[in-house]
Amino acid sequence: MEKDNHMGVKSEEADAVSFGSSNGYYNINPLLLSSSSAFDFCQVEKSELGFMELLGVQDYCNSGGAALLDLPHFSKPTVVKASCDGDSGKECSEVLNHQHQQPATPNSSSISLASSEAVNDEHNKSVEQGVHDDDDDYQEEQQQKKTKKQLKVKKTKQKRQREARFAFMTKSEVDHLEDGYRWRKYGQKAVKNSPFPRSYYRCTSASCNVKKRVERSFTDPSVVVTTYEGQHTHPSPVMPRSPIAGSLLTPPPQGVSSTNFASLMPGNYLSSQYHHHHQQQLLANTLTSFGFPYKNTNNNNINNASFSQDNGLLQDILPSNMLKEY
DNA sequence: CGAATTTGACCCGCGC
DNA sequence: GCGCGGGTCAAATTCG
Repeated sequence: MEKDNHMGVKSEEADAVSFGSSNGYYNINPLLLSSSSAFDFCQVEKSELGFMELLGVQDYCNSGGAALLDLPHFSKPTVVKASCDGDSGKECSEVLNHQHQQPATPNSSSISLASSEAVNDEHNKSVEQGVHDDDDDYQEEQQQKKTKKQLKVKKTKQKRQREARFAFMTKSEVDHLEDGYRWRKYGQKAVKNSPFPRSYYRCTSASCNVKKRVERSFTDPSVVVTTYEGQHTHPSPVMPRSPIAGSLLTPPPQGVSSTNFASLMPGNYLSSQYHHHHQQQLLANTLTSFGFPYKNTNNNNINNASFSQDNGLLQDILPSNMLKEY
């Protein structure tokens, strides 16, 4: 199956990167939102960026919003949502500043939350008990398995506790969107009140503990919610299908398409070359409104000066050319 | 044949 | 304590 550039994605993942022009990539600026920090429909600000139109800002959860982007080239509007998990979601900027330093325990009501992260003590107990309990061979085996599992879980949770999340809503027919990284699916769960399952992915890179969850909105089945957790510790191993796509067809520096999240997702090392000053300003405003620290490449430190130092999640969301000089 | 996915089981926290 | 929902594991299976 080939690309269906004008009709959006078809079905397979292969098409995930074909949502757009002949080169397959349109990076959608998910951040062309009004500078409002409250994400209500009433605060929609329409804006056009030539290739797309911001349709609206969608309330997503307390700590985030979504931009509805209409891509004229596509049969479907594309929704991109940028949000962050935060303590309460009330003060996004505050949350993100925390996140920046030490990502707060996520608490995103819409995307689910990392609710079981600070449970290491309990895990330790369980592990110890599990090790010493049984005489039966089978049970021993099972306990050993459990022990191993719990140890892993413990490790996982120790790390997870510090990892921030970043979620996007994307209008796509494809669930698992190509983002430049390689992922291994490690689980799938049915979502309550939703006919669509949630899939769990982990970055395949050995030392990288980034995870992502992908689920389809039951209220709008065309919307895919992708939640990233953690940050990549390595460059993207998978370049866009078209090497030039990311650079030539990605208008906004903050852009990401429904099919190419690379420049938005945490740990992104891909870069796009497109840069417009006003867009940067928009981005800055938007990021700021989201509470994202943003450092302009034109030496405009719009927000957090530590942005360039720290590897906060949002830092990675921006293309590298937004973080460095070009 | 190795890598990736599927899927049932398991664990945990939380609410009742 | 129990049930539920979210998250993870890992054996089995499928895929390339």
